[in-house]
Amino acid sequence: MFKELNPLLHSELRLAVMSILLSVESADFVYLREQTGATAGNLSVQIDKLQKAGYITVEKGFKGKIPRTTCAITQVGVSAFEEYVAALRSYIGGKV
Amino acid sequence: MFKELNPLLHSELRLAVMSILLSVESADFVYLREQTGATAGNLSVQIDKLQKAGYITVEKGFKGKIPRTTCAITQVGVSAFEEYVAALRSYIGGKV
DNA sequence: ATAAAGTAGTTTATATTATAAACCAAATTT
DNA sequence: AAATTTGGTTTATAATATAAACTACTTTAT
Repeated sequence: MFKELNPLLHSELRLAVMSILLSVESADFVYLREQTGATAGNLSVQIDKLQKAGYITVEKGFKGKIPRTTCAITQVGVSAFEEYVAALRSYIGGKV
Repeated sequence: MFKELNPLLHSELRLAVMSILLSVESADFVYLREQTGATAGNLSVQIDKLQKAGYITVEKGFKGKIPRTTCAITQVGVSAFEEYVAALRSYIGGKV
């Protein structure tokens, strides 16, 4: 009756990060923090989880002298997101 | 950019309960447990939270000699669900 | 009649998750 | 050179989810 909701994606902040990354090719830490309104600490933790799951890639480099972390979604991440949306449909499909 | 996801509804089991109650007028505890596959303990806790939020009504009575708990969604619950779905759209676009 | 098993739940303890506060290192400003 | 800002990470705590253990009663089997 109900499909399982991937717990890694069923999180407001991680879902927001994935949503952004789906539409922008790549985004850096500061951009993600600004767009989501999350604290840096929380964002850091959630990015780490998404990376460990293979849903995003995380590159750490420098923009001049300033550190810069750049994230991008992977194909695995895109698929997981699509499956999550399909699962959501079993809860809210047809309604509203 | 992203709407806030009502944390009371952003829970797999509570969302499943609300989804069922949206479509059935009323449902008893056992039916909800069977349809969701949840343990009785977990379901008991989540029903309590939904009731305290005013999203569902919970009536305790007897069917013959056997206790029976019947749940139904309230108008407040319907509205909250609709808002939750609208908020979800800000994360997943027109995909649902 | 009584023991065993089943039904319908609640309470409680524990594992997991989310979040923010505190922190670190380097760069910039005053 | 002290204070502030930037870009984060680590850690402590609060919140949440979940299952195990329990209560109370009913039904079934002996």
